Amino acid sequence: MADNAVLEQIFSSLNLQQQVAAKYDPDLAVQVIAGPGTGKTKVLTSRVAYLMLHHKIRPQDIIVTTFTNKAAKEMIDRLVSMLRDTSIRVSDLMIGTFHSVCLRILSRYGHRIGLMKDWRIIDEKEIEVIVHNMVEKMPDQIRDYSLSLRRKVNLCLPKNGSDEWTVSPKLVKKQIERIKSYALLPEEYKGDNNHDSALAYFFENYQNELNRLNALDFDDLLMYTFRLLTREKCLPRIRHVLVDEFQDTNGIQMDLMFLFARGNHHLSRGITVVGDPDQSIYAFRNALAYNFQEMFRRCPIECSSVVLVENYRSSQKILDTSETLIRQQTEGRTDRLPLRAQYDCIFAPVYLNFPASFLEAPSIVREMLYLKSLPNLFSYDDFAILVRQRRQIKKIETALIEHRVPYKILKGHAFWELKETTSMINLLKCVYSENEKNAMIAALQYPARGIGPATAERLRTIIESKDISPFDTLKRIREGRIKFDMIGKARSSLIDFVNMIEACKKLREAPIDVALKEIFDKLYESSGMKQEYCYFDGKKKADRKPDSEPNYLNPRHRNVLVLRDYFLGTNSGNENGGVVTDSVDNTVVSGNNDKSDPMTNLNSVMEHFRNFFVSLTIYSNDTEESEEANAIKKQKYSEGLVTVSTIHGAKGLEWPVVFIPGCEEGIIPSLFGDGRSSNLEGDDDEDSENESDEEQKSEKPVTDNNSTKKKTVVPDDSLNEERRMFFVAQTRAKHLLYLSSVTDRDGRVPAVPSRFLTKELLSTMVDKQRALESVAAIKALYGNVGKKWLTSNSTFSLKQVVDDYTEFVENRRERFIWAGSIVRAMYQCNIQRNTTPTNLTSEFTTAAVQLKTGLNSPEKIKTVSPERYAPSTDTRPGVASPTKKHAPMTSTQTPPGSPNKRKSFAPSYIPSRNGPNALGVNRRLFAPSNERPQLQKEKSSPTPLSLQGSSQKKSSPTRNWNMVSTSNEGALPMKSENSDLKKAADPDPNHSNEDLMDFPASDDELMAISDLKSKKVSDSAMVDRPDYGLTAVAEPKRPNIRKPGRKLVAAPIDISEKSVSTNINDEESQQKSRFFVKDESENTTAAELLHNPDDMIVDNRPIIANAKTLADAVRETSAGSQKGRNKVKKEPTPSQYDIFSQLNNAKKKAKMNDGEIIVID
DNA sequence: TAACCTGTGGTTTTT
DNA sequence: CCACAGGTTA
Repeated sequence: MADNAVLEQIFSSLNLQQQVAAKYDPDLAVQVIAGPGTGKTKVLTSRVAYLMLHHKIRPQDIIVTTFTNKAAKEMIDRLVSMLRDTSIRVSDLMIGTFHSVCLRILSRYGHRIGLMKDWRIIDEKEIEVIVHNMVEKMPDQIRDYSLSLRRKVNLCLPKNGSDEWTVSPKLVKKQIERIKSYALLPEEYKGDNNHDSALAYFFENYQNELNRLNALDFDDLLMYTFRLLTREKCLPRIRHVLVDEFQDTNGIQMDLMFLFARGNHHLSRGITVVGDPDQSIYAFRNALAYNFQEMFRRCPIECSSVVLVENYRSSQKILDTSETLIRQQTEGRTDRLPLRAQYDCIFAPVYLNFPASFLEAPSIVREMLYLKSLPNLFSYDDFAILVRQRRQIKKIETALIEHRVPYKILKGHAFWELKETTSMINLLKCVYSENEKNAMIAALQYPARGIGPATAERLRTIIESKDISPFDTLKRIREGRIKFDMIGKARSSLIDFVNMIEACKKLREAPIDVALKEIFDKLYESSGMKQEYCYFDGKKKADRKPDSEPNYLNPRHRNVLVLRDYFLGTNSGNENGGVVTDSVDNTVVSGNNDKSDPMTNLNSVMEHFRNFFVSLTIYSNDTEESEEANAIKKQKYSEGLVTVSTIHGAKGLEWPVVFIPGCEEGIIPSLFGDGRSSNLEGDDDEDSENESDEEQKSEKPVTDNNSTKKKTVVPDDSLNEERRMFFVAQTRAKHLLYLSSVTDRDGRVPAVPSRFLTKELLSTMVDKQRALESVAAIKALYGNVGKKWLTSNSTFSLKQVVDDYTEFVENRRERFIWAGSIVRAMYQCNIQRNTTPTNLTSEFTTAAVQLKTGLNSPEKIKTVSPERYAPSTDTRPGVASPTKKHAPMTSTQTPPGSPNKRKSFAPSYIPSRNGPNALGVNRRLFAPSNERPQLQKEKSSPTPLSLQGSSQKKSSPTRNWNMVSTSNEGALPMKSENSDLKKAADPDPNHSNEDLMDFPASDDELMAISDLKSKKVSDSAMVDRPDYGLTAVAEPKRPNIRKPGRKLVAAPIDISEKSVSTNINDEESQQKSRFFVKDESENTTAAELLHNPDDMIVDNRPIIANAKTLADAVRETSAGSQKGRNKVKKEPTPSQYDIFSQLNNAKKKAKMNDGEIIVID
């Protein structure tokens, strides 16, 4: 029959292990241990298809949970295409995150556990407010308790700087979440004889507050479903439950899994879980990787496991590295068979160490450019830069912008967290309910109408003191029936606000489609937000004229419109919101709409509101707005977009080329326990608050004060989690992988490479990208990637790339070399060709087109716009000669026609100090990265230690592990005696890493450096202006730049990244002087500079590209005009001239983008 | 002048 | 989402 044929086809693309997994007995339980790239999703979907086609299980009797809604959607898509020739209705499957599945169940059966109709889901923001308030208002005895020794859980953190400890709302929230992840109710928690009274108090109050709001929080969805299902068999027909990303489930989720799977039976049955313990990176959210073991223990029926080891993603070399990494953990990890790649690749992962932090991001981008330049090989889509911490993104973003690389940031700001979105939603909540105290208070404060935090706080108190509903309280204040002091402006704002809400409440009775539109629009207008966004936003106060042309292009305005569409469409045009809506409003609204009956209208409008709020919280993370926007961008950026993402955000994704910067202590791993990472003199801790239960010395003191555990004791796993994160990051790469670290992080603190970069791990890597080393290597790379090098290309020479790249590396990656020349700015460069082209027509970069120049030849550019873009002499061809690489000091000379000679900028005294003699030739420097001894150039002995974990956990039947595995059941856990490995796992960075660090400066060097520093200070005192200009102008000679033996650490005297980087890029200082001249007359702001129409002429995007330079220029200017009499107070605050604020401004101004995806073209 | 409002630049990961 | 600076109001 047809179904069988379809099945045949599905299974034909599975390997043996995958088939075993997919066809496993549907009534039993099976774990699929699916390492990275092993086809996890494929197995899952195939199994679902198998259950339905072969075992004839109805789709509605299967539950599939995924980690994200996006994953759910993808799975649906795959199933639909898989089963398109069958009669199966994929839409009948119950598929979604645990949260959305629970939501559906609760909407239908919630009343059975006394859930009132019309509950809604509270959002994260609101929770924060509630907890915050709770903490503020707690009775003294609770505060005393939580500071006392009697406490069981630490809820306190030291107040900023001082040693005073206060209760931290964040920790309280976290602990509450923790309790909830074990499905405990307040009473139950209090019943636990090891409970913490303060926490119990908070927990109880918090739950009460939610009850009063008739709201559930995220965890409540699971909690209430849990309670429901333990009492009643609501899902009697369920026959199989599948859980994706099982390593990220927490306690209550596993409980739910068993409950779902109980169906009509006494015991659970029919369970498939898929996941990888090594990729568990959500412990901070109470996920329990040991749920794999726990499941064995608790499963009432036979439970087996299948291990997938065929990796279809990465090259063997990448797997070697990542496997070595993950095996560093010898305790508490169940070792699995090593993954097998489908192909080898001669290019091992590259590890680069940079001596100074400002080198890292640009170097990565340049490296990327070389790879990208290879014709017909990569698109920008093929690159990803994965970071551990968000803050790392800034630098990378800057470098990308400077190199004009289009990029997107994954999960930048969620659309739903934008202030325009949240405030509109707040307003809607006010219309929806009388009781939305928090929404009302928030809405009153933004947009600014004279009611600020102080008034809001007093309002809150008075609202809470009354027995009537919050909105009634406001009304009575409006009418003067409740006395409330406020200044006139505030009072009238409040009156307006109440009137507005009342008017909107009236509108609810109109026919639904009219009502929704009118309410939304009225709120948007009357609240003043429309005014704000269309007329004011982004303008200075002086420029604000209400009668001027409205700016409908304002991104915030546009976002509001997007929200409006979403709001209006929630209930009707479902499709993507459909999962929620059609189940939530089961039978309540749908069919009968007697348009004339206001009651019906009111009901349906209210229902719509509720569905809207519900869908918000559940779906807030997928990219609603970008759908259409994305498509446009895709078109616009035909070469793709580089992805920048956190490691968490990258889970489940893959790219041909992956960069992981920041492989340093404090970043990977980031240990959060207490601000300082255990860098230098080790011995961190000392805050040992938790005199109670700590089985063993744990690395991080605060984060894990667990005593609420009721099941297994959780060992401190944070370091291992960091390692797993590193593992996840590495395994995203298909062909090429780069790790990098920096050994001088922004000056003061010498950073240390990550403790995970052990000798052994480094031995799997190389220090230079071999793929770009020779023409033959490049061709091999083409082969690996599966693309063809077209020899017919006459404008591109591989040989040239090899030469350029070689020079680039020899120059310590500080400059981008193209066609034999230094490229000072990317708009001078077209990486699509590197030989003299025969015809000059198409294919320029946009910028080149703008410049109306035919070529990537700097010379041409110079003639086009000499004083603007090529002021320096050395942009001529032939500059490749190393002696000419450094702009002579004349680079600071002003361009012709600019009369400026501002003294404060005078460079003359600098060379004497900072120039060749001061810094240069004699100085011994840090060992450059490519000479670091610990890095073996060749992989010496590839024999991967066949180490097996020592991890028979008492309770976990490891014998089951691998049971069904169809291949080499050889490697079972056994003890390892390997000392190298032991060392590798040594958590003490000072120990295990001492041989990894770059050579520190010798004592005399340090002396010299500090000498210079103090000297610099006195120098600048003499010219009575702050010193940043000095180093900015200084061009430290870089002697011997091509001799590998003598490497120079970039300007160790200078701590500031900005100034150093201006040292590096001479063209920047030239530009600087240019702008400096230009705006001498005025004390100009960067924003104004950025708006200078002149700049717009040459290139339609200088705003972005030059933002950094401009910011520097402005800084110079106002620093300079701050002549003499240093009014220190008036000195520009560093923040004001911070590059990134300028960048942000620039982005806003240029309205390039906002929200989730930021694209620079 | 004191209180308060407003704006602006800093933060681990997220369903 | 906290802290600080600068403006506004009573």
